[in-house]
Amino acid sequence: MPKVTIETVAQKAGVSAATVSYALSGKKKISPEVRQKILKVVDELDYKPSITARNLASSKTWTVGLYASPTKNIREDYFFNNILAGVLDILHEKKYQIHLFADYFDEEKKDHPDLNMTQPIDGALIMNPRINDVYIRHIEQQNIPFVVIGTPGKRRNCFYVDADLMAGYYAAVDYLIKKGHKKIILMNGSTDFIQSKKRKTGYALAYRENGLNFDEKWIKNVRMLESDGYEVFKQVLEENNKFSAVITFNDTIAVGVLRALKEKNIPVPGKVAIISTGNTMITRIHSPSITSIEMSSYDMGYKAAELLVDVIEKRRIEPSHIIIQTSLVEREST
Amino acid sequence: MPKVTIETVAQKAGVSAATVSYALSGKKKISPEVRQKILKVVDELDYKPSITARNLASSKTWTVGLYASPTKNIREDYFFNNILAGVLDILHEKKYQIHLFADYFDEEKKDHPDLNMTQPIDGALIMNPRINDVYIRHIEQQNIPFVVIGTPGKRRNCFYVDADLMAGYYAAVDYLIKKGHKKIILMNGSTDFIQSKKRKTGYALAYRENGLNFDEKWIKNVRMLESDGYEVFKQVLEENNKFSAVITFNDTIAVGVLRALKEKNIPVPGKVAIISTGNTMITRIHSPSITSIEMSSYDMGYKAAELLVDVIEKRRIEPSHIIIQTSLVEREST
DNA sequence: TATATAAATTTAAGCGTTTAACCTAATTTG
DNA sequence: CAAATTAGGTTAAACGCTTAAATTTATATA
Repeated sequence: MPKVTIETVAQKAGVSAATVSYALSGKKKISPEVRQKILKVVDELDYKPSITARNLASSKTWTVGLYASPTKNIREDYFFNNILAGVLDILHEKKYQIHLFADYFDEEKKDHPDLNMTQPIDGALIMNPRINDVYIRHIEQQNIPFVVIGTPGKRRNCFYVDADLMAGYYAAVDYLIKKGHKKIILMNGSTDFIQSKKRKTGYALAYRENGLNFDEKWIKNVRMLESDGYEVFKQVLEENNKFSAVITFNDTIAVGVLRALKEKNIPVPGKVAIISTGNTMITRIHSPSITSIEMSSYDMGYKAAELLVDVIEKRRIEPSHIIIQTSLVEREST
Repeated sequence: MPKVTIETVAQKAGVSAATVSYALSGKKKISPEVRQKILKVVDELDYKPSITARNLASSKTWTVGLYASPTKNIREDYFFNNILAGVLDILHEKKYQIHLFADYFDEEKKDHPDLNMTQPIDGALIMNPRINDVYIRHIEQQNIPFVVIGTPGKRRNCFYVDADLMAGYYAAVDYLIKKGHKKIILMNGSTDFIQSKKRKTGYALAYRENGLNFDEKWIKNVRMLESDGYEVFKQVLEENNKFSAVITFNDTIAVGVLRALKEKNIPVPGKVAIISTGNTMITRIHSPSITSIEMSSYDMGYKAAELLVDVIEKRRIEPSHIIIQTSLVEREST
């Protein structure tokens, strides 16, 4: 059967294509009779406008690109789920679609992220833990509205939504120090994750403010999986240092650490206290349950997408940012 | 600055727009010199083709739509993550993009899912636990290649990838019965989830084959969250029936059930054994660890997307399906 | 050398909408 | 009642590519 286009509808309804377009979009007044007639024909022919043609003609896609890395690494982490849930909820409300770009990070050419921004999108949500200045400049060149979820390198003159990890880590470490812990292992993320720096800063600040020192050796950089946490922490245990607390940059790493501790029969929190980051279900059901830094990832996604829509629709022009507060949720592990 | 189109490039390179198009797509031979010249100009002008225009002209989008419900309900479940990870991996390999459609299910008009298939996509991946015949027919009318992830209602003459839940539940229940359990509570999903029927069938079959009967009252229909599992199971406990085992349709429900049991100081597996479905990390870290039905959701996503690409590219015409096997992973809870 | 063949490039017709500008007839307005 | 406004609709030019068919130029064939 032949394709039903706006022209088909127009002819059958005895009007011009423009009239059909206006009747459907409501951008111009069309008399009720004609409008009804058109709607009837649309229904009869089951006409569905070509969104591609519409996009081309109007240069508006009602689509937002989400650039993220929800690959295997993240299969064990609720972080992406929560961000995504927030993003979807607000975009649904604002009538926007979502195009997902999984950026398969190529270690080789980390300075040249090729964001496929020629895709039909009105704006982009950038969620890459490795965002740096080169990256941002690259995006800016595309001349498309964007909001960064996380920390946008050093130059902060762009839109972004970030969790106040520094404050979160300051609070967590301060809490541990006040409890008498002197040596706290920080299981941080990769060094090329921008967030890792902020976590470390909060950690260092808490030491300083409490008049104590820490050793760089106490800071480990690990990948995202439970097994990474386990392996690295086994090493830590073999170094046989006299630490009394651990803080991990996500919940699954904490699970790995706890597995290593259990293997050595080291009681938690008896001998070692532990705090994780994320406050996902895992922290509640683990035995012992895990004290965790809540960072409201759902809100981050929600706010970021909301901000992006504002930028797209030009309600916001000047670069601004939203900082999401963190909080410490105490459980059995401390 | 003015927009750089294919025409801009053509003029600066002293050739026609068609030549530029051919040089870039390689669909026709262009002499090396001309080609180099064009590539140089493309680079100088930083020309990025308009994908929208390309889509319209070629009526091919290299984009697949994923219709799913990754909303709040799923924030506690790794199922969607795993499916998505599988889908992304294979689509990346096959050079396809992904457009995500969160179908905010409207309880009112459940018979009229309005799949927004006018979006620029070459095919669709349908992942909705409530798929029925009306739904399928609706999709078929759109005349677009699609693959269902899950069970496509009664009429199975379409492409789909499904887990063999019936066999999985048969095996799990059989395993429990062989261990001496006579009364097993089935914490099943919503009655309007197609999968719920299959789970029940497997459950029923195991009873029958073992020459035993079960009571419909032992089957509960619950939502997806941990709290739903907890609430419903508290009711079950108050009914004070003498069951000795529970089987839950996902991992988080099992967590809720276990919380309710713990509150009443009922030992697991001492008094009550439990099997969950999903075999995600939760089942490993929970104490006691949970015996679970593995259903390879990553593979489901992967295979489904792979099949869809085959359908789109016409390597497959006749409706077919792929059944993913399940397996039982024993842990402490049984 | 004339002719058929092959190679490289151009022409031009789509693809299916939107929307500014224009037109016509009916309705207000002074 | 003539002039000005308005309401409702049409025309036609974009939007920026792709690609079949035509054309030109170079090469091989008899």
